[in-house]
Amino acid sequence: MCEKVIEINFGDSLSNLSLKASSLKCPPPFLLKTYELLEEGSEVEDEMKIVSWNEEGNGFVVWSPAEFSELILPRFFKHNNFSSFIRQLNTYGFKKISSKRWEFQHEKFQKGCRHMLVEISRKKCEPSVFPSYLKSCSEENGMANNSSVEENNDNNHELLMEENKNLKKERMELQMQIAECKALEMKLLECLSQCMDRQQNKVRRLC
Amino acid sequence: MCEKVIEINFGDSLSNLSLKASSLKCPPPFLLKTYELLEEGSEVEDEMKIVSWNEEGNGFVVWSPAEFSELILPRFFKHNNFSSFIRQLNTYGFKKISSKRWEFQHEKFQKGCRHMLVEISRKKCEPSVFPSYLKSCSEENGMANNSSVEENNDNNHELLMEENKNLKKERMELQMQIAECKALEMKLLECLSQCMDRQQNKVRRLC
DNA sequence: GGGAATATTCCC
DNA sequence: GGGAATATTCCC
Repeated sequence: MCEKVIEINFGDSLSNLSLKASSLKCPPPFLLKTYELLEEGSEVEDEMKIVSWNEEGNGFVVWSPAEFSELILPRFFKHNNFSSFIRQLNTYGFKKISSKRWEFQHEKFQKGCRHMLVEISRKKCEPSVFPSYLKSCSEENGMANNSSVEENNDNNHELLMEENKNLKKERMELQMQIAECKALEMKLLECLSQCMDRQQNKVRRLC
Repeated sequence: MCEKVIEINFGDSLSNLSLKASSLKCPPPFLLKTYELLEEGSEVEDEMKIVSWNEEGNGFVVWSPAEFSELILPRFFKHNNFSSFIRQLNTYGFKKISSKRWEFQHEKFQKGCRHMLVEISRKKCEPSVFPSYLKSCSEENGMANNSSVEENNDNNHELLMEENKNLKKERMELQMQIAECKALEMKLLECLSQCMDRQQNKVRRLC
């Protein structure tokens, strides 16, 4: 469906930067399929509508989740679960904007704007949340997670460099810890093995 | 389909150790489905066989990849691609054991041994402690030096953020590894302690 | 064969 | 709504 990404060297890093992740790439399959099922679904007469763009064209509505799941989803995706569809919407940053109906919105997902789809990307799972037993570790580095607002780039740049340096140091320390752990593991296994051997021998001798 | 894992405390860390990730769990869907399609496929007469256990029952053969992809795969999985099936086999550690036919084997995947499936698990991409770390460290240091030329601040900022994100992810993974190491250490210590207790008791009894 | 991105499922 | 495991795809 999509063509390969074409590499173009503009000999101009600014152009390259602004084109990054935009017009040369095709949108993720999920977004394209959702856009296409809306194009198709919006053509139906009102009474029969299962899914369509909303009035403003800046979002869409699933009018009948049951029919949507049974009839539409399997034609576009490899499943017929409404919840899996919702999970994907959330992954791509869509918001449910009504409590009364299944209406979703994303800034870059609008009627007639297929070209904007490439600007939408999956939310990546940031390692900010640690399991409880690691919490004390993560709290030491508490500053790190607050920086997501990023109002000031210059200032941020220095902070970032500092943080990266610290992270690398930390990485080295953690790697050392792991190496020590592994070494201890080996020793313990050796001990255990010896202990079991001795046990056998003593029993034999004493018998 | 599968019931929840039942936690059983054997009060004996040796048993616990040997039971690790085994009989209480249900097998991953992929393994169960593959096993089932083989049960079904092996009943067919020889001439018509598309897929079946091999003669020894310690592996299986896809006799006709084309028919297998078209007729069997979509009944058990959400696709009809032979290569996706192969990718899963590799993920679970199966080996292709013949260059003449599509024959695959896994130690714990045998005819009549459905109960052994739970012993098979997905290969996890665990970076082995020493060599890979040293390698990645040196590589990243190299990159850092190059980027210090700083031709483009914006670009650099993005690279830094990217690196920062990756470092945090790496940190979390390392912390997880350490947590696992510590847990194993505890188990081993417990084992050792029990083993030594038993040794003492037996000696005493025999004296 | 396997790394990595995306999709689907399961579960909190 | 989102974390995380498993499945599927894509690419080297």
